[in-house]
Amino acid sequence: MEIEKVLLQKHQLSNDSISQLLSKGTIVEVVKNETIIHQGKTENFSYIILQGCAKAHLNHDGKDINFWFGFEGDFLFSYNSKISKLPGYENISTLERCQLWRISNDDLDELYKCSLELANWSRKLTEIELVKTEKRLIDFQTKSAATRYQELISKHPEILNRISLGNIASFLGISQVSLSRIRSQY
Amino acid sequence: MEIEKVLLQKHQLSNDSISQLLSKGTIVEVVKNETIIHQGKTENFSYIILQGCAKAHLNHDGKDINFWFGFEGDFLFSYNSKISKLPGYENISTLERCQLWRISNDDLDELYKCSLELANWSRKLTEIELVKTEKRLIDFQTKSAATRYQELISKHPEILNRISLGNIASFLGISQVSLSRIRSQY
DNA sequence: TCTATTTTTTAACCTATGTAAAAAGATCAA
DNA sequence: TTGATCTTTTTACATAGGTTAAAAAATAGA
Repeated sequence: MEIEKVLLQKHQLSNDSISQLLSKGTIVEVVKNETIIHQGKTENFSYIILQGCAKAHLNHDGKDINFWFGFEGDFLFSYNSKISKLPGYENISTLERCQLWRISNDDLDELYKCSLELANWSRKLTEIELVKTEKRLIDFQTKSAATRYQELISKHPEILNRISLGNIASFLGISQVSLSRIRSQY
Repeated sequence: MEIEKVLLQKHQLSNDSISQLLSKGTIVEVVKNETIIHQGKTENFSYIILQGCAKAHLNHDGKDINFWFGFEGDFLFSYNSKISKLPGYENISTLERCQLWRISNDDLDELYKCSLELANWSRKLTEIELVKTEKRLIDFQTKSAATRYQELISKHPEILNRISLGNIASFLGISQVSLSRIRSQY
């Protein structure tokens, strides 16, 4: 994907603002199964996925829990670390060989401090992400694991080809055995 | 609570920006059990709770599901409706007699369009809310209902005095009978 | 205070999901 | 192709939480 298109796909942005962002960022290549944001560290970079996919995950009682998947065009922030400037609670790791656009959080902050348009652009993207997260939370409160699985693959069928069932089960909040049982019923 | 203090409790804000916000807002009183934001409607106002408490909830298969509680100092937006300008999926209702500070979403948008400081202030508040929501989501993925209940009341013991157990059970994503069972074990 | 209403608990039974271990299938390097 | 490794499914059993109905307790009005 082209970085210029990704930047304005969720909210409009002037050519001038796009240039400002582009001047601060670089493209990096990352191999499969590489952790680019680390639990317990204060992260200095944010990313956009141009090619490949990734997951946000954390360790809980020895289990690896996935709580976010990202694909081409998705933004990849350690929000917690970015906001608090404290160590984040999440890891972000590639699930395929990835091409990423990278920008430092300091540069981002600087741009937001100077550009009204970029500050509002970021505000909008964060609001959209908040609604997505809230909807997923409500799904956990209201729907069975079987329903969550069916809705996930009907909305994002490509997930089945790109992400292992073990990773999907963790994302759905169930064991891999349960997911296998659910799948066997249809 | 004083509205001036609430505005800067989560992120700093100049006196000038506070004045701009205050000039657009008014204080309203709302009786107990009144729904101020309606599922299926496009909402024109956002609120801050000065006194009282409220819940965000929606109807799912005939059940009333709570997914947010707000107390003094909390901000009360229909994010979904505000972002998309489409009908929201949530109701927000008072749980006590409330004193609210109210501002129209159009006025807010106008202020964000003109004020760099206010745009960044809103961005920060949204980021904080996003992290809170993400953490609650991770709790659903990783913790039992009993653990979620214990953590909720140890972090917010006042909830037990102000919100009925039926409402708390719904917020925890379990039936009231299950919550009662959990409570009886300690 | 007394009654009506609402909230909370208890009991009995049912279902979804967890755990552990083994089997089956897929992938990949040599 | 073969063995090594990783992923997925299956089986057997355990447990958390759901449902329904009823009892008990708390609360609000008159």
